[in-house]
Amino acid sequence: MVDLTPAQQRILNFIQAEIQAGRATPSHQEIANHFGFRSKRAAACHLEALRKKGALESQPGKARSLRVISPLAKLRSRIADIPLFGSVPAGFAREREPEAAGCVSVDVASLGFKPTRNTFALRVTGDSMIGRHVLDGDIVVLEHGPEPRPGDIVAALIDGESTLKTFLRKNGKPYLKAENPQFPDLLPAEELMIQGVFKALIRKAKE
Amino acid sequence: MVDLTPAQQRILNFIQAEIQAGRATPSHQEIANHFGFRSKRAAACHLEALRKKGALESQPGKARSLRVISPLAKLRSRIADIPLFGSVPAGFAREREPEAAGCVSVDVASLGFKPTRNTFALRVTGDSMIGRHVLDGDIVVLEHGPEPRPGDIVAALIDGESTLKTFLRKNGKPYLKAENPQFPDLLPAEELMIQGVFKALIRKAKE
DNA sequence: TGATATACTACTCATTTGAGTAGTAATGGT
DNA sequence: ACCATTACTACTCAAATGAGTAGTATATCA
Repeated sequence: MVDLTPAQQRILNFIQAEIQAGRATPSHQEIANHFGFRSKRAAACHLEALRKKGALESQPGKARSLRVISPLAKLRSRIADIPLFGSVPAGFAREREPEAAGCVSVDVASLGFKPTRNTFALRVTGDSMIGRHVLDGDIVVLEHGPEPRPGDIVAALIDGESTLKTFLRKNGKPYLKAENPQFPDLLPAEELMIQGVFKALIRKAKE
Repeated sequence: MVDLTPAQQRILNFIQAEIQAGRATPSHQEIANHFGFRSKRAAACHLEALRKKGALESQPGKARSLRVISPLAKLRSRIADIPLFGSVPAGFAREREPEAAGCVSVDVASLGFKPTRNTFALRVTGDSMIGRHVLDGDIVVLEHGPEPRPGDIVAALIDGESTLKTFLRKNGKPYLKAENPQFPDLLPAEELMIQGVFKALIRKAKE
């Protein structure tokens, strides 16, 4: 692919920035205004060039149908928005989206599964799950609903607080193995509310 | 917020799907066509209702300027696209985007830093970094360029292959601590090419 | 029983918008 | 010297588009 001229690069950046900011794709007129062109033809010319160089795509005759073509964009998969809760209150499953404290957006391919309405995220506090390589500050993505299999990491509600535990079976009876010294090693799973099964994890490097 | 009627929900879903699929925001006419309405006014009416209920936003007079308002969308931060390499060839830094094998898209807030052109991702193979809680199959996000600090996890090029190592200093001299039995424990850092410093990690649960 | 919201059809209308014609000027390659 | 490309101005034009008027029908609620 041919290199873009500085002017073309600026216009491409502008379009990309507008889309990223959640605004509508700019029209010819808006591009002209932004760069101080007196004629919107100038913008159209640059768009033509960008299209010819393969950096842009648009459906002819359709307003604001510009699409930035980047080598990465071709590889990008669908992005899922997962609500991040500070602490999950007792009656979780009923409401759809109880006040989310944040939003975790990750593409479905990296996540490894397609999130549903029952997918949520929690920020891990404490190193109680370090034995399963889950660290303090990690964001864990959990799925509410499915029956956990033995060995799965689950989030359980204990004393009004979400805690990560390992789900196990002993003589067919489900147990939760706490890796936190504050709790006994094995807790009967029936008495506790399992909020979700571990599906994915995001970690940022400590500063 | 008032609940949406089934018809309104269908239209909202359609708009969201079109945007997610990378196509342009649908016009009134396109919505009408899709649902078989004879008049585009019907579509406009539904959009009005959705706007009134706070589920949509648009700039008046602007073509295709619809924006879906969801509680999560408000919390969503900018999404970064990071190239995922299968294996990083020797001359990395020179080209901008050498054939990426995939694309990792994560929001900047969850990532903990704003990626640059020097940010890339690798899929971890083997459990050699299990001591630092990095597992086989994890995706690590690295930043090329900055001088690593002692204790940082870095990706180094050894025998034409990227390997994760711990960066250390001994008497002021930089060393790489291999956690892989195939390599000696300490390797002089100067002789190896450090490709990037660990910044973030994404893990999917094993099936 | 009347008000209100929903869910449409069939129109009109002013703007927005992409696309195009014609022309100017500068730059760089051959 | 000639051509292609870039980078614009100043227009025109038709199609796309949002917004609106008028009207019909069917629910739901008080």
